[in-house]
Amino acid sequence: MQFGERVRELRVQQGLTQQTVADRMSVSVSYISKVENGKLHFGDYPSEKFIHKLADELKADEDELLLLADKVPASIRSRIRQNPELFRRLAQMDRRSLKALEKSLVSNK
Amino acid sequence: MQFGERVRELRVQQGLTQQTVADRMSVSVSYISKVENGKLHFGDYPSEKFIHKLADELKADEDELLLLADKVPASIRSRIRQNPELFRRLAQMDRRSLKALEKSLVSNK
DNA sequence: CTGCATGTTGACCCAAAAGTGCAAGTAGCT
DNA sequence: AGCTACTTGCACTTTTGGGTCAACATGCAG
Repeated sequence: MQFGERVRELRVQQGLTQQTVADRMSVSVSYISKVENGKLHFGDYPSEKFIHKLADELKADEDELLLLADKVPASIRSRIRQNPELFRRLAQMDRRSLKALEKSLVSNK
Repeated sequence: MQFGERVRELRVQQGLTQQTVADRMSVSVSYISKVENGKLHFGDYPSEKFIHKLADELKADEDELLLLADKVPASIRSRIRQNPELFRRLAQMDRRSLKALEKSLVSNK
């Protein structure tokens, strides 16, 4: 799932038009359109500030959107800072091990 | 330990002057000074590109410096992208659980 | 005490990123 | 045909990041 797709999905789910969202966020419609279509002038995603406001407006999970936009949410960043060794280790693990770890965490939630 | 402190420490350990480092990196001395003192006009830390070069020049561990500068090293970022759910979950765990997890990972490395 | 080496700071500058806004177009509906 | 929602190119403005420069402190060797 791409960032823009998800944004559109959220917007449509709430029966909102681009115009409405644009107005509420006080940005231009064309910008919203470009965001949803991933056609920003440069860079693939809007700024974190924008995403923050957008998540608010669409009652969406900000971290989910940040992750889709390939940005690291503050919640995760602060964990990394507190525990760098753990995360460096995770970074070195292969995908299968990570998947396995995810499973084990989900089970004993 | 703060980013700037660590940079100074590394520089002094190698008997280098700010001027030397500045020259080698082809930036101005004043910039190096500000970096070490955390007095950048804006933002608290230099760019990732700068940190990369700096780590190189000071023969330091780039990821260590990145983490001190509250940035997420590419190695970790790419893992997050591949596995966002895992990392969201980790972000929600408390410190004790994370410590425990780290221990378990170290043991069955 | 002077003069050089080193480091610090504020004011300023420039380029790139982020977003604006129009105009002209597409597509579906009634 | 005409309305509504959306798309897209383009030129423009604003903001922010990353840096320089010049002037100032400070320590210390001769």
